[in-house]
Amino acid sequence: MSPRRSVADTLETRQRILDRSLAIASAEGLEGLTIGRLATELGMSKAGLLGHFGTKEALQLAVVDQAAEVFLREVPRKVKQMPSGLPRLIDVCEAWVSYLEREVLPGGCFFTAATAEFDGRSGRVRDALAGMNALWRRDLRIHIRRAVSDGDLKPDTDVEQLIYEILGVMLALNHFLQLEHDSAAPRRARQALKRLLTK
Amino acid sequence: MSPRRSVADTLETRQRILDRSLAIASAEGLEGLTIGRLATELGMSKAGLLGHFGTKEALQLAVVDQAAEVFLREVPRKVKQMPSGLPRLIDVCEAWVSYLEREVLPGGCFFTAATAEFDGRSGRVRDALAGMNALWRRDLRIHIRRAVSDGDLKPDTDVEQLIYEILGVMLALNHFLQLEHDSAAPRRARQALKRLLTK
DNA sequence: CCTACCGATCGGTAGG
DNA sequence: CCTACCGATCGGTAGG
Repeated sequence: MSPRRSVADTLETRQRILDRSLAIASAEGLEGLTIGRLATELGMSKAGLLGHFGTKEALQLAVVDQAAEVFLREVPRKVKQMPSGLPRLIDVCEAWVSYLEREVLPGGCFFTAATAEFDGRSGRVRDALAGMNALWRRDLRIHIRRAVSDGDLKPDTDVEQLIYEILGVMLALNHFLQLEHDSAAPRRARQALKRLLTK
Repeated sequence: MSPRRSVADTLETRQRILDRSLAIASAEGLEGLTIGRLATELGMSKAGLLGHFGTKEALQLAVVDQAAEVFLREVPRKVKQMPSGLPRLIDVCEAWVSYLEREVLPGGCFFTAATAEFDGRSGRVRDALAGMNALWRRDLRIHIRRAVSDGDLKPDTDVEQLIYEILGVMLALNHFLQLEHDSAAPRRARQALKRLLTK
């Protein structure tokens, strides 16, 4: 008789599903990710695939986690782990621009696309996306506050305003890259950031 | 025998379809707009509805036009038609912020949502969205150039950079309003614009 | 503008 | 992990 799949095999299959799901979802949206299509592309049955997650919503939530994992690997964990503060913030923003510029995921930033897709809905997927956004802003907030107390940003810096403007630069970068394929956009992003992050 | 519907009635029905379509599409996306759902909400048959447009893609293109019509009515045509230049640019940006702040459409800016949804695809809907974006940037470009030649913006102003940054402010505004329901976002947008549009 | 219908695909389940 | 199936819905058409 054929042996059961090992736990390692099961996890590997699950990871294969997630990797492909993230690629599809970042290019065509979390709803464009359908069970049937995903199963066909992976060469497995819908039932076999769904067995790993249970429902489509559970799959979507797992994809959100996977997207966060990729972003964290490519941006904050990629920069030198120097103490929080302005140099770290500058490095993080540069890694962020580079992440979008290199098109690590087809279709650009998964979170930008998924947030725009789900922000008008309710439910666990929307809440998960909002939570990830909040966590990331928290990171930025910590760096900015440190930069201010270090004297590297003006003492009257409006922290939330700066977070708002940094996010605007990144949203515009994603927009110009994805819709216009504008190769000048990363330069524009870097210039805008330079002005924002200079005392 | 019952009389044929008049041309005026037909146009009125078409407009009813478009108004409802735009509301659905801006809240849930241009793909979330399905013929069956739209027909149910409007109390008509799918066939009767499709007769006005022919295909779903043609309906989507008509919705893009309708969204442009609403945006043009609410933003550039709403401000005093003073000569192009910095005062006009400031008025236009304020009308733009106000348009998003008042949530004229459920789900915020139709173009932001639709662009994020279609930027990874190909076809006529994507092209129409890209065209509308380009037309609007052209408007902004004209105002900025005039402001520079009027001496109201610095002579070394990087026009495309400024367009990039204004768009970033608006994308961030839509993001914070829709995902976070952050009532401070319009104030942040106005502050960012004030800095961008001061010599 | 309608009824009646088409094949395809959706998410999901039963049972193994 | 599979086959075989479910009801619902998709965009669209025939015919009136």
